[in-house]
Amino acid sequence: MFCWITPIIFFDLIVTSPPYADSRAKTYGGISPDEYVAWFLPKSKQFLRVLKPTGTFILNIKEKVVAAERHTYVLELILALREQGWLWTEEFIWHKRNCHPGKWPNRFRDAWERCLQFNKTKKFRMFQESVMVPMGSWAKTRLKHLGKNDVVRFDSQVGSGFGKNIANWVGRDKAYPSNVLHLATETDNRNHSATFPRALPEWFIKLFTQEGDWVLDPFAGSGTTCAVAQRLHRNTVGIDVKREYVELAEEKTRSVEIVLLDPKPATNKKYAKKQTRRVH
Amino acid sequence: MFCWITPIIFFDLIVTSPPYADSRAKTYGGISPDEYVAWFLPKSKQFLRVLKPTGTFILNIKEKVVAAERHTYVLELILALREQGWLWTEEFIWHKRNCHPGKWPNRFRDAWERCLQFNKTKKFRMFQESVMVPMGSWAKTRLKHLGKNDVVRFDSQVGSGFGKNIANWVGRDKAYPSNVLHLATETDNRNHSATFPRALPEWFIKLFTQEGDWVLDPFAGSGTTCAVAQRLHRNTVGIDVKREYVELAEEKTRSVEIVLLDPKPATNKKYAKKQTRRVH
DNA sequence: AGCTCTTATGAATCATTGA
DNA sequence: GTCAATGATTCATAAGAGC
Repeated sequence: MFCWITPIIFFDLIVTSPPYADSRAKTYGGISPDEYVAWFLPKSKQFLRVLKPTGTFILNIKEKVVAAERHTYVLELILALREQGWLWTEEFIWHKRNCHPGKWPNRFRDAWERCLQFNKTKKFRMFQESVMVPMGSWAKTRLKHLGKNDVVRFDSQVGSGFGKNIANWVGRDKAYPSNVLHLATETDNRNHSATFPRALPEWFIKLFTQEGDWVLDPFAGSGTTCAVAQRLHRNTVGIDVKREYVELAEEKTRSVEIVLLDPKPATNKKYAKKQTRRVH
Repeated sequence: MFCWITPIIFFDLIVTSPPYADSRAKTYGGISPDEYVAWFLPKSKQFLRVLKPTGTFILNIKEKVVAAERHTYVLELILALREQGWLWTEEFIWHKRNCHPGKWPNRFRDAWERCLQFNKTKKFRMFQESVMVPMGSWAKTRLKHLGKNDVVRFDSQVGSGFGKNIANWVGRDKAYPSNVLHLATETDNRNHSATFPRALPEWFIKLFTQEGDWVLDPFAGSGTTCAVAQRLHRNTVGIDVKREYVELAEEKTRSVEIVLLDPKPATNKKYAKKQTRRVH
């Protein structure tokens, strides 16, 4: 049931939601905010190694409030990752529509998280058509009623710019999204503490990979990313230090390779050799 | 018409949208991204001086793309402002629903900007009730004009998720805000290039000040902040280096004190003494 | 007045061209 | 070669016109 694997450079996408600082203390040991960057960098160094040159690394994270202030470890992590060789390509905003309720004297509900995009090179793969959203009805209506007037206008307004647009929109019912994602959190994560909606990894998997590509979630948790990737016909590898999560993930997935790291391994710095467990 | 003023510590709120790096080059000289922090810090040092201990400083800013990467000057600015003594209390997201169009091979449209909240102490003034009523005039307007088409349109936009909120607001007096603001940019047709929607400063003015309080916009531009503050019965001071903007702001406001700095002053580091122009 | 339809345009970004 | 200027791309909104 246990075997050795030697990772090679083959991942097209790494998408993960690592434990946030001081949160999930009981499961991950509770990394303090001040130590977070130092804790993360050795791991991201390995991500850099196993990611294809055209691949993408998506990091879902949000800084917590410490002493009434937003802590700066995420900012420092971004700067440190650039030092490590990553390109900070983009920052997507995940707007949580149904964020945690509550009221505080000098703070509102936190309704967003960062989805940081890092790349190895400027020429990374991206499949924008895969995540197009339905267009606003104004355009649909416009196109539906696109009669002689519009055609005439287009013909008469050569070079005006707007007529040209109409022409481009004909037969199109979808538009490209922006870098703000509106997704609701899910509550059906039974035992895993992090609420990671399926739609979030799904969006990035569709955007940055094709069928048959390889997707890695190095903080697999309950295996949401792996399950979603599998459903989208991508190959996946999930890693987690907690056996419970691996077993939880087994229920969700079939034939997914779940790597179980020894929580306190003597030689875990040797990434090429580690204790693994093959499921099924 | 010109006079000397000696600023004292009396501002309850500083809310501003400074020129972004490399933008508004023709009007502000186009600060390069690499120089931005050094350019900003002397100014924020004065903000720190003239802000009440219980006051708030709101900074609307967004980093630009340089060489296919997000530039890090905003991150560095946050860290530098903390070094200067500011508390980084919160980061609000301004979601621009009508962001600039365009399509690029490996990037989506940029639909959000940062509204960074800084304070001098943990005990700052905040009036949450003021923004709990229909979330500002933008929501009122939307609800007022909410016809059948709007409902259909918003419901049909899968990617936005905005329709649900709209529907929830109908018939409800109060909505609990989060730290994500949904505001559209305004086209003012004026000469000022930055589109700073009135609802943005309005929201923060309501949240952090009461009637009679003092509001400062050190990059006043066309004076939107001052005009809004005035309408809300707050005292305002606007500062800008461009005389045209001061004159533009005069049309918008009455009895607002607009400070016109010499564009290339010999002793502009002496903040306490500067050439000013009193309007009316 | 309320609804539909029309139109301009915005802190954008990238590839290309020209100095 | 490096840097600056130009063109192409494209969607949500407000304001205005028309019924």
